[in-house]
Amino acid sequence: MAWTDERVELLKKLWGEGLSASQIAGRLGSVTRNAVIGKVHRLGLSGRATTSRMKSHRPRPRLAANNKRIANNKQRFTPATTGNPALRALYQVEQEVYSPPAEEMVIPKAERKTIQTLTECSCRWPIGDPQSAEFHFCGKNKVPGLPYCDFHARRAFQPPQTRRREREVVEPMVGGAIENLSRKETV
DNA sequence: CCCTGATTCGC
DNA sequence: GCGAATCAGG
Repeated sequence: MAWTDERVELLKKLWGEGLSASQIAGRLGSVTRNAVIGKVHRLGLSGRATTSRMKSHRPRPRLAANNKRIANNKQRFTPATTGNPALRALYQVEQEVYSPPAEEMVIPKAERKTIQTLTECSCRWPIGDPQSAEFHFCGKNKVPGLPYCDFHARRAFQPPQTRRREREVVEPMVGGAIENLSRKETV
């Protein structure tokens, strides 16, 4: 809601009477106390005579706060990598450039597993933004010995997309189960 | 923890 | 200009 003349007048009046920003926000409605405080400052009303025992002025947060927010946004909005970096380190023999995933598999809502509903045999392939309520795991049956279902195991452990000839170089990874996987065609 | 106002800065 | 997020304090 906009700051109409009436609302501004009421704000001035109440502020002059010594009501707190949140109290004023409550009376005005449709605004937060932050909005009230911001408006008060823009109107140049800050520093009331009453209740003027404010302590020393804070230095200046400025950069720290901003950087923090930027970091948060980055974490929140940059596409999460698929696959588990920690596992990658475990299973890979040689460092490989992490290739961007194809499409995310769509798991029917009913089949989705949250961290709470994961069972021993559930594929732990993460799907979606961990920050989101929609975040879930694949939940299909795991390949024995692996944390993923067949499909996602191939996805997770596939060799670099950069084709290495036609040779069938089978690099032992971890555990016998993986050898079977890597021998098959990559996804 | 509740509250207070003050400040910064993306929108 | 607006106000959420954040800060600093009571």
